[in-house]
Amino acid sequence: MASLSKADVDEQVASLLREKGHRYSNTRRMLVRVLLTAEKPLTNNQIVESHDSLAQSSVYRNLNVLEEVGAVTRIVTNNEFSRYELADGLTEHHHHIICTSCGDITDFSLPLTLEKSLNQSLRTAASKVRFTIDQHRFDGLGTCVACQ
Amino acid sequence: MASLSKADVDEQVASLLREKGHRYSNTRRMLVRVLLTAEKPLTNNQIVESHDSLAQSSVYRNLNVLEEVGAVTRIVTNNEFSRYELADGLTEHHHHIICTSCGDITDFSLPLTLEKSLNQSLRTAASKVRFTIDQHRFDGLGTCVACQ
DNA sequence: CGCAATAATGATAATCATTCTCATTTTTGA
DNA sequence: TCAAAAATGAGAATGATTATCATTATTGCG
Repeated sequence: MASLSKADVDEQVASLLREKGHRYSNTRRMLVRVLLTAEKPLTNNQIVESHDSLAQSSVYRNLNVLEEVGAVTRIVTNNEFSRYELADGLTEHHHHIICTSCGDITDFSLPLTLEKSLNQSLRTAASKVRFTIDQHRFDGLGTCVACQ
Repeated sequence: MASLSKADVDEQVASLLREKGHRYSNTRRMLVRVLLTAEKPLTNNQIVESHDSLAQSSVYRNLNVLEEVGAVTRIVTNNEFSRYELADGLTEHHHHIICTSCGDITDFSLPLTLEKSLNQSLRTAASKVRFTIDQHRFDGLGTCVACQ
């Protein structure tokens, strides 16, 4: 789901962090690399296990920091584990098909015209109830091959 | 968000429960009544506090049962509280605008044509990765008036 | 009717993903 | 080179949700 090079992503993330007084530490670089390489959103544990120099508490803490500055998006489905992916702007805008049984997630995209209509409808509805919209999500919920 | 009468909903829920060997107990009737009356998805605590004869553990347990039989949908946003609403089929299909700050949720609907296009795109994508789709969700994420 | 058998209840204990704490280490900028 | 500020990591704490289990309600059958 990468649309920018590793270098571009690094630069963007570094700038997002610096704007809020954070540093782009080695741990954070590692998280970004893992998420950039992954072809689907990962749980904290999946990330921790991908490198043996990552402490669980640091991964949680840093994913939160990265989420705060807008570099990472957290996906919550059921009440098991959260999953994390690089935020819109660092990857191509996309949507998810989620297995409600095992939590596995696959990415997909909508035609641009559909995406635009959706945005328009959403913004109209939001203004009526005086919400400010930051992002949207469109998820298909179902069962993956392994679980059915 | 009601599209059926209380009596119709009761009948549907009773049948959904019976199909799986569950009873439509007083507690469950009460939950359905509260959700049917509510104009937005409610947290467990909001439901518990709405009647003083509802035990917290029973509400959690029964919302799970109602979710299993397809009468109630659980909405998870951040990692605070889950919220619950009557499932599609018992209410009109709709979507949510969610405040990422306080968790408050407002309902809205999409034009039918858009809804159909969405479904079609989703199903096409799902079949490629061999997922079976049960439902979809389209949520706007942002900030409500109170929180901005 | 009684009367098992099965399900539901509710108070409380247990679970477990996530967050917090804090002493130590690293980085920054003057 | 040196404080000040930030990050780290191991372990403790938190808190929404789930599990336990003795008690109570409901069902269906003879």
